[in-house]
Amino acid sequence: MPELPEVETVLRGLRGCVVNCRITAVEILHPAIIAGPCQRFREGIQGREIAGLERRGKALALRLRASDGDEAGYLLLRLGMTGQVVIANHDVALAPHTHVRLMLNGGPKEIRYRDVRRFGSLRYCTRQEMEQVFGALGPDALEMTEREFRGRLNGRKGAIKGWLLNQKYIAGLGNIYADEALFEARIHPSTPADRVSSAQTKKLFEAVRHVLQKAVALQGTSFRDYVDIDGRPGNYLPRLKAYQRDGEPCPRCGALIRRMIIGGRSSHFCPRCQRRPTRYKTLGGHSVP
DNA sequence: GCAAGCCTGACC
DNA sequence: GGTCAGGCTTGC
Repeated sequence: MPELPEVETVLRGLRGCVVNCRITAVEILHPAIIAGPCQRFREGIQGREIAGLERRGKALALRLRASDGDEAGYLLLRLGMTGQVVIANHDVALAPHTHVRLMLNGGPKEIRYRDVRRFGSLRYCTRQEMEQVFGALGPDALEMTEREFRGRLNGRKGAIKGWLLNQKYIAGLGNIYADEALFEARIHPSTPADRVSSAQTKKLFEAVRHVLQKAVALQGTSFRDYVDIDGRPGNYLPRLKAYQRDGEPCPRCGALIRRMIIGGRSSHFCPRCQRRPTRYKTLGGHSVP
C-alpha cells in the first residue's frame, strides 16, 4: 500500500530519471483512471517538460513546463491502494492493468501507470488547483513540527487511530505506518485523541517520524503490490512489528498481537504494551474513574 | 468476504 | 464543524 515512504521512494526514482524529459505522447488505456475530462488531461501534459517533483503526504505532483520555459501546471498522481509508477521501454510488453503510458523524449523510455484496484487517479491541474489539493491536506508527516502535531491533535475526540489516518490533520500515514507508530509509542489505537497524555503525544510524534524515516531509508514496505519505478519491492516488511502480525508474539513482551476493527479499519496492536487508558469511559458526560 | 485510500453524504 | 458509514474495485 503506497503511504508516505512508498510515494517518497517513487518520487526519488522519478527525480533521477524523468526531470527535464518531455512528454511526447500520451496513451490512455483506461479512461476511468483519469480524474476530469481525458481531453483536458491530454492537452495539459502533452508536449510539456517535467520540471520537477513535489509531494505532500501520499500525493505526488510532477511540475510541468512549456517549451518557452513558462510554468504549465502539474500532473497530479494519487496511487490509491495498488497504484504503481514504473519506467519501461516502449517495446516491453505491458503488464496487466496498465492504464496510462507517457512516452518521454520520443521514446523508447516511458512512464507507465498500473493499478489493479483502480483506486488511484491521474489528473492535470493548474497551479491553483494543485495548491488547492495540497492545501486540503494537513502538513506532511515528515515536515510537521511537534507543535503543529500537538495543535492539530488538541481537542479531537475520535480514536487516535482515525486521527492518524485522517489526511487533513497529518498527511502521509496509512494503515501500516499508523499501526506501527502506535505500537512504537505504546498507545492503544482506540484511545480517544483527547485522552492521549502530553508525554504520550511526544512519544507518538517521535514514533511517527522514526517509523517513516526508517521506512523511507528502506524504500518502503511491499505488502502486496507496491514496487518502485524499477519494479523492485521495498525492504521494510521484515521490520513490521504489529501490522498483519495478529496471533504472533509481540516483539517487546511476547503477548499475542491482536487485531480489531477501529474506525472501520483493521488495527493491530499488543494488548499488553498498548493499554487502553482506564479512566476515559464517560457516563452523562462525566469522567468515571 | 475481505483489504485498502479517498470521496460523498447522513447525522448530530 | 466533526464523526462515521458506504461505495468504489478485484485478486486472494
